[in-house]
Amino acid sequence: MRTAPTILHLDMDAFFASVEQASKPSLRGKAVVVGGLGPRGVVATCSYEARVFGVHSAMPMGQARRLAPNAAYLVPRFELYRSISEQVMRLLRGLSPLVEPLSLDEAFVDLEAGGAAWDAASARLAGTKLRTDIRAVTGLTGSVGLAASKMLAKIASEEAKPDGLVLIPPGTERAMLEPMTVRTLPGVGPATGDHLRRAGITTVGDIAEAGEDELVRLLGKAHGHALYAMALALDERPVVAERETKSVSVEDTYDVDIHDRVRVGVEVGRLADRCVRRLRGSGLSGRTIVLKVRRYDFSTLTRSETLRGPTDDPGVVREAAARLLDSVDTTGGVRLLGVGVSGLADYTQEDLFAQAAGERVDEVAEEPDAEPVQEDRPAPAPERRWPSGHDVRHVEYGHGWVQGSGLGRVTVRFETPYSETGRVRTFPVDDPDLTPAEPLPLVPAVPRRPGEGGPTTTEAGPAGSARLAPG
DNA sequence: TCTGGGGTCCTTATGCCG
DNA sequence: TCTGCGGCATAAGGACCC
Repeated sequence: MRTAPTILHLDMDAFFASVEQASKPSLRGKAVVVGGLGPRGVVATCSYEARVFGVHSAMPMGQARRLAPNAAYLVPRFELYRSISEQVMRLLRGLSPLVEPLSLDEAFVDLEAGGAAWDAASARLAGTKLRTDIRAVTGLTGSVGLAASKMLAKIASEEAKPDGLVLIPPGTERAMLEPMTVRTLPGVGPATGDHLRRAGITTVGDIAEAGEDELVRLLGKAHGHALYAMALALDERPVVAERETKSVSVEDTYDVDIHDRVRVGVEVGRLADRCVRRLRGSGLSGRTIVLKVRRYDFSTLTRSETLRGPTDDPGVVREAAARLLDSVDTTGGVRLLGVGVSGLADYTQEDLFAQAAGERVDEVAEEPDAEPVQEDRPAPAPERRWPSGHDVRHVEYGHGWVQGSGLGRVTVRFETPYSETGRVRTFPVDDPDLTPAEPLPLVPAVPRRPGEGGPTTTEAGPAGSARLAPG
C-alpha cells in the first residue's frame, strides 16, 4: 500500500437536489426531494433540508411525502446532471489521467499518478483547490476524502460531508476504523450487517479480532477475505480509468400490476427493443439474453438464455425474451419487467453471416423513449407535456420552470439560476405562448468583465470559494 | 400509495469434457 | 472400460452500490 494519502475521493453533496436548488433560486434553503413521482416512485436524492425530516434516498415517495409534505418534489433531469457531471470530471482529469468515475456524482482520482500530489501537504492543497474550482465552474459543493487507499478515501469523504475535506494521515487508519460500525465498510449492506451482528460482530475492530478464518466461515471465501483485509485497512485496489461495460439492461416498474398475459408479452417486446437500441448505441452486441420479472408480491426471478454468438438484432432478442417469458408463471400479476443482454462483444455473429449471405438484419422499431403503456387513457395526461421541475419559456415572462400541472392548467415559476426568487403564474396547458426550454447553465457561461451589466452575482459564483477553509 | 433503474460481483448447482 | 476429479460454461439467485 502506498504511504502517502494521495488517493482522492470526490462526492458531490446531495447532487441532484443541489443542482435543482442552484437552478431554481426559490428552492434554495428549502427541502427538495428528487425522484419518481408515480405511485411507485422512490427518492433518488434529497437536500439536507429534507433529511432533517427523516427523508433519505431509496425511500418510497409516499413515505417521504408523509414526512415532508411541504417539500418540493421534482423528477430527475439526467441530461442536465450528466452535463454538470462532465464539467466536474473534466476538472478531475486536470489533476490526473487516472480518474475512475463511480457514478454521476462520485469519482476516485490517483493524485500521485498525475503528479498532482506526493505527500499529505500537497494532497490537501490539491483537494482544496479542486473544491474551489468545482464551486467556481458549477456553483456546487463537493466533499473530498484523501487517504492512502480507495476504501479510506471514500470513508474520509463520507466524514467530510457536507462541503468539507478530510485527510486520513497514514498510520492512523486502524485506530480510526476500530470503533466504526461494520456498515462503514464497502460491501457490508443490510444482509451482511445482520449476519455479522448475529455472530456478535458489530464494529470494524470486532472483525479484525474475529480473524480471517472466522470471517471466511461466516461470509464465504471472496467476501470473507476481502472484508478482513478492509478491517485491517489493507486495500490495494488501483484506480482504474476505463472499465468495460459487462451488461446492458432496461426495466420498467408499472404503476399498476399487469395481469393480462398478452400485455406482458407486448411489454417484454418493447423492453427488448429499448435494450437493443441502447446496446447498438454503444456499438455493442451480446450473447446472453436475460428476462427479469418482479411479481405482485415483490418476489423477483430471472431467466436467461445464451445464444451461439453475440447479437444486436432486435428480432433475435425479442424472440429470446419471449421464449424466456414462456417459462414464467405470471398469475397474480407482475409489477416489473426487464430485459438485459450480457456476455458483450463489439462485433456480432450476424455481421459475419450477413456479410457472407448479403442479407440485412431488421431494424429496431422506431419508438424513441416510449413510455410503458399504463392503461388505456382517453387523453394524454398533461404531466407528459409539463413534467414537474422542467424548464419552460414564455413569450412574455421569459424563462421559468414547471411547478405543477393538472386539471388543464400548468403553474410556472419565472426565475433563472442567476435571478432572485421569481413570481408564479398559471396558464392553460395548451397556451401557445408557453414552450419547453433547455436548462440554463448553473453559472453564467461567459464570465462577465468588471463594469459590465447583467444579472447580479449570486452565491453560485466563484465568490463562494472564499468560504473554503484551508483544512 | 411500500419498496426505481442501472449496474457489479459472488455463490451455488448442474452438466459436460477429458 | 470404469470411476474420480478438475476445470469450464451456464443458469439462477442474492447482496450491494449509487
